[in-house]
Amino acid sequence: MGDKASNTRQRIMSTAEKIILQKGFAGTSIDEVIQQSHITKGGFFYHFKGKNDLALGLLKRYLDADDIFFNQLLGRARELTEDPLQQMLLFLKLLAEAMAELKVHHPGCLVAAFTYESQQFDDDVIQMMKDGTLSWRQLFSEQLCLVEEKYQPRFETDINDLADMLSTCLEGGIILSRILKDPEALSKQIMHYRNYLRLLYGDE
Amino acid sequence: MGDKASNTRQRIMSTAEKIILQKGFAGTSIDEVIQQSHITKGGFFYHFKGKNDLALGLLKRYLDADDIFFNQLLGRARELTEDPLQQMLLFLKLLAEAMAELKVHHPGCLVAAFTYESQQFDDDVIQMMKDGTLSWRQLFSEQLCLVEEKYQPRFETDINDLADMLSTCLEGGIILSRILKDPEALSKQIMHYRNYLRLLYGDE
DNA sequence: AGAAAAACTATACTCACGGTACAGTTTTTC
DNA sequence: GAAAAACTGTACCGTGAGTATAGTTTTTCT
Repeated sequence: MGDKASNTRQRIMSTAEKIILQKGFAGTSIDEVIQQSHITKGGFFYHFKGKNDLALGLLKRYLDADDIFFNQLLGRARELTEDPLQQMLLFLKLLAEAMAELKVHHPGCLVAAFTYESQQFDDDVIQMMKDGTLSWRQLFSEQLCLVEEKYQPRFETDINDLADMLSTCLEGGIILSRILKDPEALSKQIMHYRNYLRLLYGDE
Repeated sequence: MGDKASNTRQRIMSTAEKIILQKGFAGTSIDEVIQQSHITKGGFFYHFKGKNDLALGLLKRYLDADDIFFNQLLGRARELTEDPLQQMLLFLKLLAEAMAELKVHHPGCLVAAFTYESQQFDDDVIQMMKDGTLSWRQLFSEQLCLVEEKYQPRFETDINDLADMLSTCLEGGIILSRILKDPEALSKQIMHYRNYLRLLYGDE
């Protein structure tokens, strides 16, 4: 695929994602997407087999970008300190700051959006949502394992559940942030998760 | 409105809610709702002015039921112990247990479902979502205030944000639970929130 | 420069859905 | 037993999603 095609494809996806996060997947018409993408219907179907294929493409792109984003922040945190707990706390701080910088509320998570419309999608989309969520768990879990090698938690906890709690706070925080129209709500929730880890592993 | 009319209205709403939580609001057709409700189109429009009116009715019913549910659990917790912190912890335990009893995953939250389709709705629906969320905050916040009268938190925290964190864990936990197809995920997240409160206010 | 492949445009068609209208029928209520 | 409430049945309309396909422009490669 050449540069032009790739650009067009990206443009379509960006437009679609924006609309879908506001109107839902079923509520988003292809007509609207192509109008705002300055492309014709034929052009759209040249790039995507149909709506489900678009969903698959969007999800893949979203998960890849998210993966890069999280890894960047975690990488930065690891550069700045040696201690695994401090790394995790710093990562969460960076994450909260990044979320706070969005002056409007967070645009929304595609995975969450699709969850409440799950019957609209083929199995491959559903599977990709699950895999994506598990890869977040994996990423956070690894860091928490390093923490537990050094620090004793005050409660016995399953590391996976604790890792999942960050995803939970993100998904829940985004929703809260949107409902209340409060851009800060999300980062505040992340900071609460951070506090929890501090209390759980800290020696204060 | 007589008994029969009320029954029919409830039946329509129950059917609609079930479908909407699986397919989204825009993805749910009135035709499908009326078929599964064993009613005709005329009958549907006798009860609801249109789709937005249905959304409004569903949301009101959902929020009312939720309010009763939370208040019942909190009431039970208050009967069983005097201490505000213990009451809150017990409430969360009861809540987690109630969520665990759903052997299939949680059916989903209408507020969250509508959040990712917010542009489909009139302002009155959006407002009701916000009011509902704020009433959850109010309920949890009140109890946390009682806790703070007696216990000193280890971190300075805004009570409202901490109250919101329960909503966050619920919304996020439901999503997680659905994606992973793990009915236990939600109650585990609630228990983590509970642990956070224990560490924050506890004297261990 | 020119052929082949890629990246589109233009158009037309079908069908489902939301919503309306309304006349007739059953059921409840008083 | 009359009036009001709670429907059924049917027919209709405009919109738009999704599909298909033939034709045209642009890029790529040699």
